[in-house]
Amino acid sequence: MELKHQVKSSVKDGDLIEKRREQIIQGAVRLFKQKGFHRSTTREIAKEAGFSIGTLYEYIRTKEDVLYLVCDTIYNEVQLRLSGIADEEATIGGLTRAIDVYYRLIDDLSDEFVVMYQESKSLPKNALEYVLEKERGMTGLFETLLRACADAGELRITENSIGLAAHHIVIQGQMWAFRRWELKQMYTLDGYIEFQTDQLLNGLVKPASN
Amino acid sequence: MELKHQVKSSVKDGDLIEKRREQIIQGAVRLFKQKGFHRSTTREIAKEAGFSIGTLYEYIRTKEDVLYLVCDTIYNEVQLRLSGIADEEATIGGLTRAIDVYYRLIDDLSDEFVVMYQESKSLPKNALEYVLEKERGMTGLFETLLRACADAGELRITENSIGLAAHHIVIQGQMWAFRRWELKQMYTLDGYIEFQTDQLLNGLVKPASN
Amino acid sequence: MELKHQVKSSVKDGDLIEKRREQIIQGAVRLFKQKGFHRSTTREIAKEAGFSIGTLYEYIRTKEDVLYLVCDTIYNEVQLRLSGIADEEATIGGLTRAIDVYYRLIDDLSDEFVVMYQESKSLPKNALEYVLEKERGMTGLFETLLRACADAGELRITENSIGLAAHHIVIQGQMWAFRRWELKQMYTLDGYIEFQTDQLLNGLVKPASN
Amino acid sequence: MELKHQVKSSVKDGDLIEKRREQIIQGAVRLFKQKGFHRSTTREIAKEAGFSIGTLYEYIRTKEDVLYLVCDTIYNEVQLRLSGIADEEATIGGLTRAIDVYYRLIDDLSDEFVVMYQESKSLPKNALEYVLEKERGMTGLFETLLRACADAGELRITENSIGLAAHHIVIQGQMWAFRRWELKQMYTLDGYIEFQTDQLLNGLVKPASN
DNA sequence: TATGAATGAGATTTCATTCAT
DNA sequence: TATGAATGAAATCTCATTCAT
Repeated sequence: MELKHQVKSSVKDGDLIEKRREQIIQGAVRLFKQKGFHRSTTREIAKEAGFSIGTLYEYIRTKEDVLYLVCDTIYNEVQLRLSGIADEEATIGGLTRAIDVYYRLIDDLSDEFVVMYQESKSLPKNALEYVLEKERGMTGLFETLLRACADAGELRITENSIGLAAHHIVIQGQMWAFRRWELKQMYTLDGYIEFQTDQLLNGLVKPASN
Repeated sequence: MELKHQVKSSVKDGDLIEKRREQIIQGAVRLFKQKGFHRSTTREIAKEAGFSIGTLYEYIRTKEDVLYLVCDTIYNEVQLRLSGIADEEATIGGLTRAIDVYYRLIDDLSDEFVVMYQESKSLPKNALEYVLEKERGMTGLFETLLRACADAGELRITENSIGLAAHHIVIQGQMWAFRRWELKQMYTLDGYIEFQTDQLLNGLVKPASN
Repeated sequence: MELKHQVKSSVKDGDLIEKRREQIIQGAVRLFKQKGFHRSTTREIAKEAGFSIGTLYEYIRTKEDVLYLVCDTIYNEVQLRLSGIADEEATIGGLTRAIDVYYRLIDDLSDEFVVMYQESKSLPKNALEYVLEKERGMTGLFETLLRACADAGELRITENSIGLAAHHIVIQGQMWAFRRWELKQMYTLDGYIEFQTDQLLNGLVKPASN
Repeated sequence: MELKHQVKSSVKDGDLIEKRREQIIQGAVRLFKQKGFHRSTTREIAKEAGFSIGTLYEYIRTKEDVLYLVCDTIYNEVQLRLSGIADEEATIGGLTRAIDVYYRLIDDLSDEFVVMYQESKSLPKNALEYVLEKERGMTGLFETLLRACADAGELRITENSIGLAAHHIVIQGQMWAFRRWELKQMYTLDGYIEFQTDQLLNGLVKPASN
């Protein structure tokens, strides 16, 4: 199910695979950030990872596998960190906490996110599908939470707007990843989270307070 | 000043240059949308434009020039269409009309915008700088208008928030370009414009209506 | 139907393709004779053909295509030269002439034959099938002629033996190609042809003369 | 003198060397039959032999050594089985028995023979020389026997034809190895041996019976 | 002895760019 | 101006061989 398991390695030692792939991913992200996927050569990836081109190819089959691994890492981390969100209580407070967790996650992995969004078009169809699926999943998490809040009477929001609001949250997260440097001149992460949360709740809660 | 004039051509006839470059740009956008800049070869670009590889190189110097031209087209159009915005009156109505013009522009050129945003990283430094500069200019247009509205007492918005609000407008435009297909399941362009405008004014005008 | 037409070229000028492929084939045969297909690099093939590696790849898609071309050349020549055989009269004289044509053909193209037989295993399945098919066709030509002679009462040979006799002719041709250098110490081409023809007819005609 | 002794091993235990090399040869022949020498990797050879790549290299120095070993096996077996031929009596009966032994040997080791003949070109010069030498030796065995028969008045054959006749025997053996599958549709091994023997004696003995 | 991870030279192939026609 | 064949630097990927464990 995970992309990682579709990337075949000719090395047998599972722990070593884990370790080397970690090196590959870190090196690749560093490189891709700087030059993008296409401008980075496999030799550079290997060097950045700290070993030879031959060794690189013991742990991947093709250059695209490196993108798989990068994407996979991100989603594993996302999965891990957001797993708590689904269990949040259906209150304004729960929603606020969920948004907070999500934006901090983006901030921590912003390099990886940028790389993934910029390069995912280079993935072969099935892998691209997987990435989009994962992203729909992320949006879905927030939709579920918003709907729960609506059902609990915490938010007045039409079913129609739920999708858009969830989208909005996700997009504003991307915005932070992509435009961090500009935004940081205006806002701290905390400030940005607060602003976005207010913005969202203003739009959604206000009508409820009528 | 325009990028176009930095792209040297060995052909003398200005009208012909204009015509051929139009063909190049249209072909390239069609191609880049589908396969991205790096996956598209100059041969394919030439074919898509309707002439030979030799002819292509009569009108550009390097493959990157094609990206320049694409970006340049967008900004020429943006310039043209948004030129009226700067002269809009400093009222809520003026701001609303400006946003409307901007979002419709994005909708018309969404393919070009997507290509530009996805591939601009592939531009060499100075060209990237130019693109970013242009974009800052776009944001600047809205900042100016917002500030004028604030000065005119139409909006209660702190100087600090002006930048972010302008950013917000621009980003939501990008969102429409990038996620058109999903968003169109929920909103018409008109609906989206209305929603985003409300969203923005809710955040900004409301305090003013206190 | 011909393999040649399955080898795609990005060059449009048909005559040029013909000319360049002729160069490729000649260079390749020279090289393969000496080092075999696998030991020869595409760079060497290009150099031997008299142009750059890039140009080589304008006329073929893959290294295997070179083998296709070599095999195709041989069979075109075989086709051309043996086309007369099918029309030979069903007499001992006709059979003798056919064998003569065939063995002289082998002698002329012996380098190419050796290369083809040694390397055909390296062809992908469908191309290998094509080569085998062509070879069965060659055997078939002699079978047809032998059967015609038998029907005409010129030879006393059972249907069962026809296949083997045809095989025998073909194999002895291969023997001349593969072991020319040793055999030439004992026989001239003329002598060899005479010997093999006698050998065959001794086995087949003798009973008829009973 | 044997090739085997030129293949250096870093393992000391002679029996183990013997055993491992047996595994290597069997695995290699199986593999080479299917994919040829060049298409087979040392990793695959090791796997097919039943141990690791590291272990493989304890028993050989280079990949070509594997071919040496295969060729060597064949010639050891040939040596063993044909040792009796040299002592055969100089009669038609003795010659017939020798041919019988030889063709059955080919049938038993036909995979190995095919591999050897197909791949021997890949051997380095000195090893190729060795293989050719061995083969000349095989032809020589039959030459000796044929000459003895001629001297004993059993065959009327010119000195000149002896070489060719011996060649003929050897080649027809190769033919059985290479074209077994087609030939088996027409002949059993016994039938083929009988046919070839008759063919040969028809050509050689008949004149004597004039 | 046995293992298999690491290595890097070298192979195939692509493609932006040039230039003669 | 338009064409497209030619070029070769550079990219991806393979695999025989080594060596530490």
